[in-house]
Amino acid sequence: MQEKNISKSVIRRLPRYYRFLGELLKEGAEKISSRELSERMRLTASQIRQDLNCFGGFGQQGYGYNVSELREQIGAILHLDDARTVILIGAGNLGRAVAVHIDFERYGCRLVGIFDRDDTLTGESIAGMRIRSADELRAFCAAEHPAMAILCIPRDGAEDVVKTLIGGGVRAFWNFSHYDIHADYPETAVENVHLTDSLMILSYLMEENGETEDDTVTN
Amino acid sequence: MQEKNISKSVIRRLPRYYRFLGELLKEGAEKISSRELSERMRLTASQIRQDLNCFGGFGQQGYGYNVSELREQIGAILHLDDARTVILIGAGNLGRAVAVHIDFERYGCRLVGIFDRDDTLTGESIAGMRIRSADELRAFCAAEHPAMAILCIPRDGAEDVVKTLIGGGVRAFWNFSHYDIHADYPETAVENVHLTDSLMILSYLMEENGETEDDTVTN
DNA sequence: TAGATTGTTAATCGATTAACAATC
DNA sequence: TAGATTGTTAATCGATTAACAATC
Repeated sequence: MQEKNISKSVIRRLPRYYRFLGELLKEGAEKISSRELSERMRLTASQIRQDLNCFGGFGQQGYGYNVSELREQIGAILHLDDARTVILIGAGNLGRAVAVHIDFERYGCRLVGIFDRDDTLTGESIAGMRIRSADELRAFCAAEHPAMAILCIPRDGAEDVVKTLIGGGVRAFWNFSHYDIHADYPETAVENVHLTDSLMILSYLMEENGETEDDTVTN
Repeated sequence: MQEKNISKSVIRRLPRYYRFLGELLKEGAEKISSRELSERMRLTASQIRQDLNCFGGFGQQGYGYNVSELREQIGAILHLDDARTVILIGAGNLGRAVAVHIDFERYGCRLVGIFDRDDTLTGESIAGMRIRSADELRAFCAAEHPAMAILCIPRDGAEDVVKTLIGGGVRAFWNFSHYDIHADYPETAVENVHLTDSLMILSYLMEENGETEDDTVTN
């Protein structure tokens, strides 16, 4: 389906389109023009038309875009209808929250295994799935061929785990660890979610934004 | 300290510099050149020098950069030495994980309150802090003037909560909800952390990366 | 048909990279 | 001093915006 090579900037906006179209659908909207959508999303109509046209003509001149159809198209581009197998590495606070909080099915994923190196957790259950020992990881990969791994582990263990998993055929990492997975393996897809980086950016922004204002002193 | 207006792209890279410099420091490195750092971080030496020079000359010609000093400077730019008061809204899985998992002190923040609209949780404790009823929120803001709020709540409640909090003087949002906080309030800093957007991007990338490869069929 | 809105090309803007003079 | 590496200007590249012809 995809044409030529789409820029990363465009890809990064697709989920947001998908989200807004979902909201419009809920509200019962049948069609939307690039101008209307641009006002909602706070970007230019030009950009929307450019972005969507990377993948083909989803709109109709004089009419706009069919909300439901466009949403489905974007969903297909994002492969949200697949059923990739996913494993979670690390059953600490963050790992648990991700396992319970994320509705994987909606994003083309299926959680099939949870691992932790702390063996006192082995056998415990999260989201109805028992935690396995990290020792089982290699055998599990050989047997089940999980496509994606979610890393919710400390920085130190991450490098080795990544090596093991790539050896085991994992080709995508959703990485919450502080270790930056290098693109050493060109066939491997990586999304780094560095929560603390995000917090630091906010820390910067909140101090810089206020600088024109005479901040009322709280006393 | 800051000069002119720094581009968003530069700001977004600062936490990563900070992180890598921390690692170098741990390894005992005293100095680093832009070239060495560029190899580690997988970006160009030019970009590093450009980025750092937005804030002044931290380096020394013929020598490089002092690791410890540079790290501290970036920390200062990011205001990591402040002690802003932070409240958490939403004590579900994600809220709990954030409260427990993030070491706020390291990022210039101090968690001072946790709120949830589910009153059956009121009184329960997370990270040694009791959960308060959402009804107390307005009064708490008036009394304590929290500077930042972390939103770990469903999309539906988010808009109202944001209004209340801005009314209560909150000027920064770390937003994990699916609601996009609009920049309606120019003085308000926002970092949206849309985890599912990130998962969708990964979903796209993993399918597009492999397209040159004859994927072995698992049977 | 006339009006609206897309698809697409061209113009602008901003960010990254390259180059080199300044200087430790 | 000679070598190394920064700070900074200029060149390139890519992404965004504007404009408009195509067309529903």
